[in-house]
Amino acid sequence: MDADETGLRARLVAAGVDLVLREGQSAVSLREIARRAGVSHGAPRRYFPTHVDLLSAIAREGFADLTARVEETMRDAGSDPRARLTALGRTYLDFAAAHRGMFELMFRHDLLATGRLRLRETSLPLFAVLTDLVAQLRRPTDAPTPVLAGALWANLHGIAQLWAWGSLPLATGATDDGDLLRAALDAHLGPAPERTVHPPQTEGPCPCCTTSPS
Amino acid sequence: MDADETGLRARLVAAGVDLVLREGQSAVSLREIARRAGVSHGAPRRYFPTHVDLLSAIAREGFADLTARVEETMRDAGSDPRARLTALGRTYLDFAAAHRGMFELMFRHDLLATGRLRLRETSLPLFAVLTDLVAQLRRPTDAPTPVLAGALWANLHGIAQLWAWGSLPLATGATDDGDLLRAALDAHLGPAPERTVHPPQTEGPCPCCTTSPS
DNA sequence: AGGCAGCGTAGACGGTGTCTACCGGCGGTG
DNA sequence: CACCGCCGGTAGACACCGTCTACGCTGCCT
Repeated sequence: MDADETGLRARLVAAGVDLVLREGQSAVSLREIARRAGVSHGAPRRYFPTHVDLLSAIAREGFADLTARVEETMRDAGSDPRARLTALGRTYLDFAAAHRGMFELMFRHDLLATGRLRLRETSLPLFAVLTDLVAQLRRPTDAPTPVLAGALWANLHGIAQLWAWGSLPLATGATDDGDLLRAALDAHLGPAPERTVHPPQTEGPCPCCTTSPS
Repeated sequence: MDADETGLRARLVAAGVDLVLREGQSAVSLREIARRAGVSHGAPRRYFPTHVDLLSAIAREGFADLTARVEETMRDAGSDPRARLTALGRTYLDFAAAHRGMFELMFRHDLLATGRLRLRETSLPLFAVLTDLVAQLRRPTDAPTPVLAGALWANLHGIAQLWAWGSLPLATGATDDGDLLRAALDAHLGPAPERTVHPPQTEGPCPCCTTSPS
């Protein structure tokens, strides 16, 4: 009756999510996940024929988590598309920085290559949110919306990765990724209207550390 | 002088480079490299105390290769900074697409974290080339040069990764990364002079475009 | 009651990174 | 010349990994 009592499949994924969040990508071995889930090392095979299948399931959970955070951010953000887009970018960067291991896992090319991530169902909805906002802000001389949105996403993604990995701080000497986020948005969508002085997102304790997937 | 006759250390790195280029990241195991170099599995330890050290040396070779390609591109490109920057971006994207395994290795965060990549010596020169061009093209209202260059690099990097990984083609429906590259450069540096011919947006008429000369 | 299918256990196999003992030349020194 | 130590590579052991296979247990259905 407890959440722990649900099927082994869900328990394995939950253990994997917990592991990758806490220990990073290298810790997510099949046997360690099985150990944490309290089963023998052969048990996962019943549900995930291969290690990659289990990793893909974990990564999908990561996409779901990120999507949920973005949607929550979208609820709290106002109605101004530009402010909403800024909030979206902030959420993306924060997610990558706070959950490096998961972020890395989500974009492992060997996982993406197998198609088991089902990107159409996981990351496309997220991209649709961004595309929608971009469409509202697009100026006539800009590139077509899909290209503009794609380029902006790539910019966000690149900042997230290069910053979290430490390359951008080293190269630019910056100490805050906010400058880069602002620069990216200004570049792709034109300078922000001056009126909104978005305060630094006041962060309470990170609510993510209590992961209890339903 | 002969490459094959030099020390084992260089042979190991060469074998690793060859392996990661040909078979991808997962093939670059210590033992396989030793096998290809014709030595026992314990031999590498003499020069690389740890697997990560050897991988870092291989990745450094990748940075050197990329840098060399960029410099060659810079020699062949004309004197127009914008054209040179476009060529740089093209080289970056082509490198990532052609050498996915190496590109992935070069930006593995567990390698970057150890500091053994010596980014200061490997990737900073590359970034300096970009920064230099950006400085020439920067408009007064743009972000400071380091931030602008960093944001542009991140954009390039994101396009390279998300495109080569297949996410961007899926999300945008595009079949050519050139559109994204152009969009990124236009966004960060303003529209390219006189060569800006964007195909009209598919949806809806755009009255302001009716006056443009053919 | 008997059979059976679903689930998890347990062991084996080959592969991996790391550690350690060993060993064959080689040069320097008595 | 004999010796010794060091350098560079070998080879085996260890623990861990992913995968495969044979084996039990348990509970449901006929």
